[in-house]
Amino acid sequence: MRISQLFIPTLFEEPQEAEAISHKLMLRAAMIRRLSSGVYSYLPLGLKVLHNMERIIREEIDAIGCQELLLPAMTPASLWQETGRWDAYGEDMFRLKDRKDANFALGPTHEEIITDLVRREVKSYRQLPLSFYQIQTKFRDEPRPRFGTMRAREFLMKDAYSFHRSEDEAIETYVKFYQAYEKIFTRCGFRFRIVEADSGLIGGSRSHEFIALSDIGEDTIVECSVCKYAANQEKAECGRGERWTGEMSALQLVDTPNVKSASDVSSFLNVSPDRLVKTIIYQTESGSPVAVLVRGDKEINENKLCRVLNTGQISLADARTVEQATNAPVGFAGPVGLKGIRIIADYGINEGGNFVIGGNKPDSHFIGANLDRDFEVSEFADIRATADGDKCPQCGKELRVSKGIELGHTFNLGTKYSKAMNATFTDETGKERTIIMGCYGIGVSRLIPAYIEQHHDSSGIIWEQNIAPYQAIVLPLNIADPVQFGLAEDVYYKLQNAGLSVLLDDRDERPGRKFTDAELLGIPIMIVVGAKTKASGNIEIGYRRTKEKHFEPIETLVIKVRELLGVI
RNA sequence: CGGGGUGUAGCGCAGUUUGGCUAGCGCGCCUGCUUUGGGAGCAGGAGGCCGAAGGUUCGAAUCCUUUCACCCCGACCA
Repeated sequence: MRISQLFIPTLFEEPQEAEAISHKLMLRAAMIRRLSSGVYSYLPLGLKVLHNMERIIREEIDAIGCQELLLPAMTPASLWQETGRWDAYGEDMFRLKDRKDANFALGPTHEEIITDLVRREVKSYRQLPLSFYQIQTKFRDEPRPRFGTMRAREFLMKDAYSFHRSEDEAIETYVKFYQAYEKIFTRCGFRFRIVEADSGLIGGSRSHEFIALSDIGEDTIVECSVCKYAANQEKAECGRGERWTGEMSALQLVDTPNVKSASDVSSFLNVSPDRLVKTIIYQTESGSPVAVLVRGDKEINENKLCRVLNTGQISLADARTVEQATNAPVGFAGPVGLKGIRIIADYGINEGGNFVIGGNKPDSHFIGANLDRDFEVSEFADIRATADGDKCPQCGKELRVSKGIELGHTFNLGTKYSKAMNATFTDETGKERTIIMGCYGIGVSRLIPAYIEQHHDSSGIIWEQNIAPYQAIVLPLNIADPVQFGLAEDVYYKLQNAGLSVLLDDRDERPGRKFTDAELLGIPIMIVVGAKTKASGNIEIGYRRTKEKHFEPIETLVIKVRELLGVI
């Protein structure tokens, strides 16, 4: 393609609307433009990359026998009401009414829609298993759209759903998707990790997230430095340590006027935060408050706490509940003498002693508090947010925490939707049974910014050859020189005939601009045809990733380019 | 939802505190000539309801009120 025929309005200056590097580069490289917050148009170059990623996804998902279809984006409320999500989704759901005042939603996801389709068509075990996918625009009114197409309100998602007769069969398919996802993200060039994910109350035996490592990521993952354990922090367990056996000092009540937070107490009493115990009162769904103990240097993981409490929702207790439960204002709760309330302690409490702890009295804390001697707990549980240095639950070695971007999520749904929507089949014995489901998502439009976060330098984007908008770009530095331009065209046609996607920068621009644009766009191979080329007879081949240059006679040019691209 | 910030030419910004005559700068854009290995030079030119509405004033980008949009941080750990 000749650049003069293409719409590639690159930006020289930093766009003011963007903060994240990927967002800036996508705007500067003329891949996207914003229409509204979290709503973007794709320009030709951005769409090329999107299509390339879709192509890889289709190839791998087709290969495991999953069939593509396209479901509607506009969906009637009645389906959502069947599963209760019409209410549960809340403000994240874009809603609209038709002329007859009937309610619709712009689909934020499609479990209900696909389940409805399948329950109408599938009656017999002979029709199962089945799996379907689509690449569809989803709509979610995110509370805070972020970083361009990273977290948008209108975005492209590949979602797949599978339908099974048995749990074993569901797991077989789950493994296929898991492996297909590994292939997809590897082919796209991601540095990623696969982590165990929280399956929440939805149940099901397993759930994994595919996370691209990146500091701007909104997900936190925990990995073992030695073994293969890896999990989302929401789910990550902590290994346990030994019971503390140090010498106990005397329990003493000290004045701590208006000193409430862990960090304030720590600096006021001059003790390190790990010597503190925070006592936090939670309100559960059932209404009875619970006291939760965690060391001052740790945070509570509410997802894990919910699982221990076997509830879907907890919230911090309000000031009045705290006072009723502890006889002290917020900030001074402690387990010493605490009665009539369930006390759940993190295992970390068992591994320390001589704690500083709330006094259950205004403006006071205990020091030298020890388990069993001074206070008791109802039970121990793993409820803290796993942090750097915590022990691996599998091998006991050190865990490390890092940030990442969720690229994909696989989920064993069980019968959550099929049961609510009465999607059943008749088995071999004539008995009616509920279909078992799985679902598997990839945030297609998020893949691009996630990739760029991992693959860029100070000049711009660095594309992997199989997702690059074009594989090579030919730069005739002076189009007014017919010999030079003719040579550039020769090279251009040669590469095209070899089956490569090639750009020819035939614009009447200065060489400097052509270089900067080519590097900004991130085209893997940059072929320069200028005065030097004419003089030496060799063609200059630049490799974007390393910026190294090769000089090659035109006869062997194609071979060299293929070699550099790794497509020999 | 809470907090902070920003809206002035296609893009990036100054001007707003202390109201003043025709609203500036750089890049980009258009025309012509020269130039061509890292965003060229000269000459000429186009482009703005200063986010929107209302108000104060002889006079508003600037002051007041309302409103909209966008960006960032946070969303309760006692």
